[in-house]
Amino acid sequence: MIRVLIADDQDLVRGGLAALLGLEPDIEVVAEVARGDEVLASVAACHPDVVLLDIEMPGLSGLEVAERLNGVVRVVIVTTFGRPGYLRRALDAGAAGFVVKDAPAAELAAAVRRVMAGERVVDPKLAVTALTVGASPLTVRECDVLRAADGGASVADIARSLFLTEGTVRNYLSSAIGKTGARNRAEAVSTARSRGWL
Amino acid sequence: MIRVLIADDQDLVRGGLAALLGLEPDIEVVAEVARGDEVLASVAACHPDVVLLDIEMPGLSGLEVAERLNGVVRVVIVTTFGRPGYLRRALDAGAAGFVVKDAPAAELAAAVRRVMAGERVVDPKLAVTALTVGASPLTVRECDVLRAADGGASVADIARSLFLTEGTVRNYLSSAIGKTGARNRAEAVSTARSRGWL
DNA sequence: GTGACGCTATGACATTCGTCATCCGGGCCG
DNA sequence: CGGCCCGGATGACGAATGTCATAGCGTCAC
Repeated sequence: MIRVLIADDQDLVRGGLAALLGLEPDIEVVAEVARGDEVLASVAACHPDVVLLDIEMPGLSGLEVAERLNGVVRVVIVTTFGRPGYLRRALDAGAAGFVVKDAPAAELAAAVRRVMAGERVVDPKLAVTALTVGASPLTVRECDVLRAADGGASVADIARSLFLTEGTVRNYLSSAIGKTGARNRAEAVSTARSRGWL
Repeated sequence: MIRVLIADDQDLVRGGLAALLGLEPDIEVVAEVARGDEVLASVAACHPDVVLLDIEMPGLSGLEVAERLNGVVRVVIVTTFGRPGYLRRALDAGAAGFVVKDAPAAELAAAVRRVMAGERVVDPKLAVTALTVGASPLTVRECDVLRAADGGASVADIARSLFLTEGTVRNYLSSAIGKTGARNRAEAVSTARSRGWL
């Protein structure tokens, strides 16, 4: 019996995944949590063999949780977005598996079993794009500024929220725009996000 | 036995919902489709009593499908985003139910049963915000321009893609910015989107 | 210990954006 | 029939944005 913990902030999805895995004779869902910052306690309490983590959760992101869980249990990232940067960061964080939510439903149980057997499970197509796109060229601050720029904040807003000078913010934006190959701020945010660099 | 069809583009989620409903003794999932434009044919072939529709799907959006299905079968919109505008448009399109994906898993089966019994099922909290936020003040063209502006397109880009003059695009953007209470293009896109006006 | 690089900052400049006034033509409603 | 609003357009103006050169400071690697 493989003991599985599921972390996903959407109740319906989480329940669905649990129901799906519950159909498998050799898999048992021993816990469900809705927030990233609840995972560690639940792992300590329930001793699962495999942990399924969504990336976008309140509290802690699945990637951050994966880092903290590195070595403790096997982690499979289950995410909506097959972004190359996410895959890279997941592997860096010690995740054993990476499954996108538009993969065939049967693949999830298969991934759990293979991870349990000590294998690494990664969508091969995604692995290729992750390699071709490459690692993020953005510095920490450039990321910060791009994140702050999302939603249409002005330079002044960003400067205030990061305690920087407006000129400095403009510089970071300019260099981020250059590195992403974009032609303006919004495009830079959009492409950086789509590659999982934020 | 209530016959249900599920339309959602993410395999895992769709499979999960199917597994979840499959656990109910009085519900039978008779078909699953991944694209909006496959729903109508599948409905004709399988004669479901209730259709669950995700909004964001390739082909046709769940809202468009709901319109075309109005009067044929009972429709429940199942979506990630509890946006007021989505709810409004869903009801306008004749949907009988509106469930957000972070609702408790038990609620889905309950919603299916109540819709089957002829009731309307709507998250009451969401209904309130839908009323307070009000209908979209944006004209069709303003919506088009905002959609085209998403992702960081320049005025020139938008003008080309919509076959308009740059000046006209600027005017629409300006009025959309005014109506959304935003301070620039990106903010306008962001708030319009979050209210389900796009 | 000396580059290389990242973080912060300044100032100047050209370009793009957002706003406003104004215009025309076509529906639609009272 | 006469407003009134929407789609479309022009031109002008000020404000915000993006670019570039330059510079000081800290840290890390070689």
